[in-house]
Amino acid sequence: MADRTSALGGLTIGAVARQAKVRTSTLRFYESVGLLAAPRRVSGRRVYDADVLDVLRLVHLAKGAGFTVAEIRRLMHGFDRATPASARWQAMAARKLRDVTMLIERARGMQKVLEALLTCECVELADCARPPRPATARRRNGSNR
Amino acid sequence: MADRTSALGGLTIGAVARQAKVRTSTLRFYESVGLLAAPRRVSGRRVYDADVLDVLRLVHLAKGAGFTVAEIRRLMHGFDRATPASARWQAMAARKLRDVTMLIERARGMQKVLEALLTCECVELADCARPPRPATARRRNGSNR
DNA sequence: CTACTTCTTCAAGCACACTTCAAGTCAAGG
DNA sequence: CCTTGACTTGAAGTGTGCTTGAAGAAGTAG
Repeated sequence: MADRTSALGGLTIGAVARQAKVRTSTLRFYESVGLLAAPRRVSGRRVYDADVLDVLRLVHLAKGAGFTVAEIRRLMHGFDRATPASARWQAMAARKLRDVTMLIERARGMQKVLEALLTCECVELADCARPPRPATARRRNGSNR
Repeated sequence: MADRTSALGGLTIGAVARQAKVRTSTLRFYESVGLLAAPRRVSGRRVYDADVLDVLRLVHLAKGAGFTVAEIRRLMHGFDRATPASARWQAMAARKLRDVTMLIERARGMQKVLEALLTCECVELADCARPPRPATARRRNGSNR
């Protein structure tokens, strides 16, 4: 008996926050950056329709896929209205997929460096990093950035 | 005939920056946070010995392995001086390896979401995100944070 | 009515790794 | 002497995604 439609015909910000498992501050922040439309107000307070929860799920999905707030905003309403939603997502998803794949490659590079570190026997720290030893023997290094 | 030892018996900050491929501001920043020892000065200006380049390679290596500046500082001189360098690195490398592995797993989750997005046919954006459709048919979702 | 909770706004803060800026100093070349 | 270019400092700015705080208004329970 907590969050019933609250005799306002909608949900308070607190109710939405509980159901979507975010903080109220997050909801206000999303509104301020255009991820959420400004809901109607009843004596100053936000009153949401239940479908805001769908939007929040969408945002969560997009965040999980690695999109930034700016990108999510573009996904949601930065496009030609005639283009079907799936096409919008797919175009950006393809680009993001490349980014994520590169991220994974970089992380794999880190793993290699770390694994090398785990088996190295340098006594001086600097020994681990010195590559300009032409052809003596061991050498291990990753790169980044 | 650019960066010869500059008649100072050392390298200027500009020379070090060029050779290490970082900006001078980065070198000052590293010094300010304790990654680089303060070099001697000649009329106020920093004059570095060539071995600063080894230290910078080390920093680069550590950054490449995903260590933060604070961690690199600890790696370099936050430890018992008696402990051999390799042991210091290894202890922290083991922890960081776990972090990186988790990062990769999260990124894989993102890939899955993105691949699903690429093959989805939703017309309404919200359709992509709605899981509360009990047992109808398709369903795809990743999670994060 | 009182107390308590929830809500409001707006500014500032956090973490991270630097970069940029302003205002000046200093050495070398012409 | 003057110009040029590299250097000095500390403070503030950048980007990302929120959180926190202050100060006050409005709602709800008893």
